[in-house]
Amino acid sequence: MSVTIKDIAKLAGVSHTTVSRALNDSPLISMETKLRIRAIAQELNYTPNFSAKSLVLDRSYNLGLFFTTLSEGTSAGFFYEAIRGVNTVIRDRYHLIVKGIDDYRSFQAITRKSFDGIVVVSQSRDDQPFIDHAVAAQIPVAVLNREVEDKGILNIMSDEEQGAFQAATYLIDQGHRRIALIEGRKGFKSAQNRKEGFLQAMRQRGITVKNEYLMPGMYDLQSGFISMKQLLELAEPPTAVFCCNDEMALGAIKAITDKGLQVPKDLSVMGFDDTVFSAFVTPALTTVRRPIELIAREGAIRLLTNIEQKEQDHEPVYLKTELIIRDSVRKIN
Amino acid sequence: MSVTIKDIAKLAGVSHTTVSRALNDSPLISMETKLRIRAIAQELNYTPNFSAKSLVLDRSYNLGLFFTTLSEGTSAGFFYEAIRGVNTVIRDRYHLIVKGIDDYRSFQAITRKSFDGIVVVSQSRDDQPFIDHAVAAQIPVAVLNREVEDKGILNIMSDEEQGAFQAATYLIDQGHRRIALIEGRKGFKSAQNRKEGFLQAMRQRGITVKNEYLMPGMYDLQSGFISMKQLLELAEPPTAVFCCNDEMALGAIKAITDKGLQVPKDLSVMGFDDTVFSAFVTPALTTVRRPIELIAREGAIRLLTNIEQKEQDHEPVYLKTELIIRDSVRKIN
DNA sequence: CTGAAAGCGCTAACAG
DNA sequence: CTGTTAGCGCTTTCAG
Repeated sequence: MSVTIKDIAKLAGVSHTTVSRALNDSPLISMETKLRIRAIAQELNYTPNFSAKSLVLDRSYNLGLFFTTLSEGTSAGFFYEAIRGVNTVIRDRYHLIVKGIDDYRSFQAITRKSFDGIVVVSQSRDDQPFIDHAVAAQIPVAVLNREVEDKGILNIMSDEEQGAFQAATYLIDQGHRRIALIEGRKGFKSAQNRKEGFLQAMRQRGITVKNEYLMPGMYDLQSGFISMKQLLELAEPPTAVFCCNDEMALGAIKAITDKGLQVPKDLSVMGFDDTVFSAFVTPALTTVRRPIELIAREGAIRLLTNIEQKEQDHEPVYLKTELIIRDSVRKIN
Repeated sequence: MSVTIKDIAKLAGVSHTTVSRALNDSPLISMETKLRIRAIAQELNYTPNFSAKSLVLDRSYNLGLFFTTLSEGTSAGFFYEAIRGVNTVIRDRYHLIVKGIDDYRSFQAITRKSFDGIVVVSQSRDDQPFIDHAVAAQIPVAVLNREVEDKGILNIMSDEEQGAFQAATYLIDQGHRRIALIEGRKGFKSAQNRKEGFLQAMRQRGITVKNEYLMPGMYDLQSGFISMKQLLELAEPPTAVFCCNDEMALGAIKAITDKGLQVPKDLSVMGFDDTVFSAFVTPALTTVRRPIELIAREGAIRLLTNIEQKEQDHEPVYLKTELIIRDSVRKIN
């Protein structure tokens, strides 16, 4: 089988304890023997058995990255950036385990023994039972992207309400008054926040939003397309539409051009997220950037210090969104 | 601490050995005691300690999913589909560990002890040392997406050459003769295959491709944009462009419209991959679908039977690509 | 059908 | 500074 510390011990003429200590750089061992033992380990191509370490140290070297779901409602870009963000900080220090919360029928297997820490990229308040379970199981948790009531757990997100407020204000500043909203997926907190920011901007500027301008959406292309189509059939269609994410904005643009109209000449469209392709579609999308990768990185960093130093500093962190002005909105008189 | 089989044993008045057997459904135990023990386990909310199991069973319950890189050159959609594909088959039977090969400076830690199996989504022949290492370490491996010489290891991919051939043939059938190519990222086998399929179609139809029609690319939007810009400055620009992936095709379309021209009226564009947004951009992209999710699923299934039943059936599998006709190519006389 | 004992590879008192 | 011993939680002979 593979080589163990006992093999090394035999060759070095010491006890396996000494080998263990030498390899873990214990101050109890003389430099001389340390070097000798390490040389032998190197030679034999020794790799520690992590199962054994885990068993005795009570650490798994696993870091969980959980999404609400891997099946639907999670955009590919979002997913990608989150994984990248976390991965750049853990590199090969931990195993990054990616899962959908809905992969589990029972959370029994989610224990402190199998996860040293968990990052939850939360898109829905349906995730709460999972988060509660993790906390109850004493696993250090960082919740990203969605605000969570429970004070005392790491919580990093972007200020989405402010982002939507920023977007809506921009549309108003461009002279628009008949502004429609295509909402995010029902039950997602982000959908609610964005809608709130939008409405707040309208209220602040004294603009009343007709009920028929408030359209449902699912965060996917399809739903943006369908809702836009309906808006176009209104007796008095809007002059601008704020879509709660970029994918729906693309769907909306498609619906508009299908009808023989042009963006932004006949109708202005805004998105939210600034996904990778948003800059390259035609017209390039005016949108709001949510710093997912940054959020993920920040969350991972804090979680690790938490795990490794047992710290407990837990103020919610809001990272700022940024207005990205491109070509899909035009100024009207 | 958490509950162990010994706790259960005590409560049930049996030895921990019996508990272990009962929980693992050993035929040596009477139905009666099995039921009794399981009830108690349930009651105590027992979860096995996987580190301990791993140590004695010599299995880690980890399945590695390795990409060439998580940093660049991997499109978000590709990534997403691959993870989904694998995840749907493993669910909670294994831990899915997602990593970039370039996260590792040394492959020392990649051992049979820490991975029961590895899926490599390979995009470059630079992955070969990693694959060789895994094979040498006796880890069951499935290589997806790229053909691999080593017979005897699982290998699933799409037939990209055929896909590109299909695409090019389609362009020719639509009457195009001045056809340009924007290539994929250098060093990626897929880039080579797609180019080959393209050239073969040209050869078969007796069309010579000017050197100035062969443009470099990096599989990202930027490079599609730049290369297209250059093509437009040619004395005799092409009437159609085949881009080696959809992202570059979007970049190309952007370059064309920036110049005041229209797709497909003035110039036809084809992509490759059929990423999620391809259907919704304007014009909707004519492209070739590569069944990544299917490939990933198929790879995972075969890998698992391999792990669990020690089978050894290893013919390379090619899954068919599909021509997706939309609106970005027009017929010319 | 059940139990006693050994051991997987490693770390951590405790004793020198 | 080094070694002896025990034990993490589990499975697996081997004996009843």
